[in-house]
Amino acid sequence: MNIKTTVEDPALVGRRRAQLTQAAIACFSERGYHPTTIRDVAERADVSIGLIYQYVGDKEDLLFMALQEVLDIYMRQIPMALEGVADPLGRFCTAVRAYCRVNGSSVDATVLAYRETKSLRAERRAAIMQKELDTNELIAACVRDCIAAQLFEEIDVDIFVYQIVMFCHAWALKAWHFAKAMDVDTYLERGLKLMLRGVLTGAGEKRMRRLEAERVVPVAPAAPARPRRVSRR
Amino acid sequence: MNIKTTVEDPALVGRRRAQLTQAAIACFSERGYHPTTIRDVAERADVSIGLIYQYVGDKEDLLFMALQEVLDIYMRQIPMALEGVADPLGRFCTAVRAYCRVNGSSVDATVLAYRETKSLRAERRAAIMQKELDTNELIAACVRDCIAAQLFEEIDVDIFVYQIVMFCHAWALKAWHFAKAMDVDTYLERGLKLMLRGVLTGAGEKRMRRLEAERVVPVAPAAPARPRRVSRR
Amino acid sequence: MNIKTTVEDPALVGRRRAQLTQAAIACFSERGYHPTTIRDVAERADVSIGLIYQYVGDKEDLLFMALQEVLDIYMRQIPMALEGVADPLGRFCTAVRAYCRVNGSSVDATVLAYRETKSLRAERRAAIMQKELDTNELIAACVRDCIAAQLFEEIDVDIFVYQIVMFCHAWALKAWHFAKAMDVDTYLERGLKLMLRGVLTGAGEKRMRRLEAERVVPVAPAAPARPRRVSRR
Amino acid sequence: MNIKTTVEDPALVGRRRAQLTQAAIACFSERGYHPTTIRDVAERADVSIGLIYQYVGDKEDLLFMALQEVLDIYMRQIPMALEGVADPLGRFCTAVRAYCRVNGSSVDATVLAYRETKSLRAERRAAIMQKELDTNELIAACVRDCIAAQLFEEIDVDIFVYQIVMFCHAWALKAWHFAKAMDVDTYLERGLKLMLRGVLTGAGEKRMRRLEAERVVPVAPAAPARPRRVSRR
DNA sequence: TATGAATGAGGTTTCATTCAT
DNA sequence: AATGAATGAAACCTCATTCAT
Repeated sequence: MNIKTTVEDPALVGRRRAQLTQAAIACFSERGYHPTTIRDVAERADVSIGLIYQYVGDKEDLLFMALQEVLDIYMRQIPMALEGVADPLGRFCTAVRAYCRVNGSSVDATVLAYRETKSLRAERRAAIMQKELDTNELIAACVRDCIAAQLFEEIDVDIFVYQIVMFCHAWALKAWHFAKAMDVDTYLERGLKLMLRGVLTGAGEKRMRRLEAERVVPVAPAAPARPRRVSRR
Repeated sequence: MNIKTTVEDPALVGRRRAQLTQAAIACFSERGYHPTTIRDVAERADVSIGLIYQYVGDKEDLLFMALQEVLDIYMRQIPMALEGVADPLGRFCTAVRAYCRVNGSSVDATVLAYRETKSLRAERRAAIMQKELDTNELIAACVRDCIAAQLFEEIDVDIFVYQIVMFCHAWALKAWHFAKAMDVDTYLERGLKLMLRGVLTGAGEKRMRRLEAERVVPVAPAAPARPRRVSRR
Repeated sequence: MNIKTTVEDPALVGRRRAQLTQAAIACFSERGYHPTTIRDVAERADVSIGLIYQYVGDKEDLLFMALQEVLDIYMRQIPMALEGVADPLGRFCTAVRAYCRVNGSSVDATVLAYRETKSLRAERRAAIMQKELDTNELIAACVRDCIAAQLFEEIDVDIFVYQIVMFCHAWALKAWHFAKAMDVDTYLERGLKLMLRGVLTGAGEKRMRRLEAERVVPVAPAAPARPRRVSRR
Repeated sequence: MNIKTTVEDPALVGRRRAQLTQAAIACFSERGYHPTTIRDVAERADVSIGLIYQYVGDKEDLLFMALQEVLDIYMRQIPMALEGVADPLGRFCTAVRAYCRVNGSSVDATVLAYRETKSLRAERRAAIMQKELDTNELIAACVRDCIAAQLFEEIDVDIFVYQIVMFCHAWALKAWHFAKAMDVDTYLERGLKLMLRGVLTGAGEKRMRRLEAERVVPVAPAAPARPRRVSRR
């Protein structure tokens, strides 16, 4: 499952792999895994074809690296966004917002994960799926905290979390539909409102209103803070 | 955009294309569009390679036909399920159930649509997307009826409909996760409950309870009505 | 171990394979197995590259077919030459002459067998070796008959046969040395004389002289009769 | 025809080349010249890839060095074995035994020479062939001495010498056949007996019997004297 | 209308060789 | 003198498409 390399310096391997991964994400997102040629990736990464095979065993390794990176972004962004947020409901909303914005800033990458995970051999596909579950767990924890704090009703956590995740992914998957009518943040707030309505307790609603009020100011500075990145070449 | 054929008898063209479409859906679902060869499809359809090119211009035509058929199933099944159902809330639930069950019985086909729509050239991709919107409209109409009947709050219809659609697709897209914990119907009822909670008015809730009570018996005969089909070889 | 084909008509398969085999023998003899490209073989056989892969699984199959054909020539020529020859000593000499002349007329093919048998995977290499042993057996039988008829001493048949075989192969393997000093027939008669001297009994020598006398005339017509074949393009 | 180097110290060049030659013989014997990569040789010699190109112009140089070394072994071993042997017939037998044992102890190397001499460009191939002729001359001299001493009949020296050489090579080339039935020494003595029978005069036979008698004891110490070397990694 | 043999462009991968360090 | 990362030409093989039968 580990990727073959003929290069000995681990730091160099890390650097080159990151470079190749970015190129792979860009190419595969653009045209899909199969239509993309190794030459495409080499050109995008501005290296020779031969170099690729010194850091990677075969083309599928590039896909695996690309998908891992795409999923890893969530695992990096969500905890980062949660730092310093204490209130359970606040944490929940923050996590969902972070999740959705990662999607918003890397639509292609999310679509890539949906399109090409199946192009991996079983063992690796399982690793990617596990990563998705790990990410979900970040949100699930927030949900459970809200339930424990009696801000949420006693709902089915697993289904609710996937409902949220699918809602976030939908922004990317149906960008062709939504992006012409609104921006991510509008989409996010409308959806959040809809989904929360079904789960908030009375106490939850009250807490929500207070959080909304507090958010009035920080909303502006918060926006630029969000880290537009990911599927950039 | 129309598909090329060298055969003159339209009935024959229809029959052969249906045959090829079924084979294409099966093959593409199994291995993906690009890895599938024309030979694979020919063997699955039990015809010669040459024959395919008498009913189809190129490989992409097969994909287009396959995806059209997958989306058409919804357009056939939902209206069929709605026949004879009058109550707005009943119609809504019926539509959602039909939608979700189509997914349940053709997981591979749904996944195929997600994976390979992008493999079509722009013009055809747009046609597929339009079909998806047309299908959504079937559900949106029910939602609007419920709002008009004051059974639903004044919610954002577009987002709510997509939330439902994504919920249904999630069963197929995340089958690797859900299918080991429950069956479609359990998934459906739990999700429906969760989503309805956020939108039902007081009147809506009352109506819902009545419908639930009535459904106790019909649940059994309802089952055989659902049309297991699609991604069969 | 059997060779893959996608073509259904067995007669066609036979014809095409024969054609490819001839081309392969010519190419591999000329430049060796590895330096020869599939394109070389395709051009020599005057077919497309793709066609080759409809009759053959991979490049090694071509080598296998080529080596089999080279060895098969002995199995065809020796029995043909022996037809109608009754005297044991006469049969022995005839067999050796046939063997040596096959070598003489397909020097490249013999060298090919020495160079490239090891390029086959174990299983197939074993099949080629077995074919060599089968051919040796044709000569060994003659030797045993001579011993039984008390024309040969009670010698070590296995070593003697291989001595003869190596002597014949030597004409091909050391053509760069011998061919500038004599022709096959001279080489053959001198070597035969030398080798026979060590094994003939008194009776054997007498019989030999008689056969020599009889051969005086037929020697000329015999020569044109030899069947130049094999490594022709 | 001389091999390129960028290194100035001739002693170092000699040492490194010997090291590379041993590695090359080992690798090429094992897998053949073309399938062996420079990396294989570098690893076997425990040096870097770059170093090889400081002592060698290209891959073919390695093959040339390897083949030269293989042939040189004969030129070293035969004279060494002949030292102190005076009797012409004794010298002949000693030379043949030395030749055959070199084969026996480096089967792979002999096979290598047969397989890959043709992979050299013409000029170098000629040099290798000349080396073979030089070696043959060592045996030819013994044969001529035997004839002069009237121990051998007036035979065709050239053909007889090649018959012996081929017999010795056969042990290596047909090791798959002989090695399972006997050891080199058995093979050697049986073959020698067969070949001598055809060439010994009456005086030669008598002399042979005397030598045989004398050899009874020395046979044991003779064995450890033979120089197992060559195709070792 | 149906077949399937034939084509050849193009993709992935290997590896001899170079050259900056 | 020694290293090994980088290069890119070239090889094998696949497969969409054509076309004679």
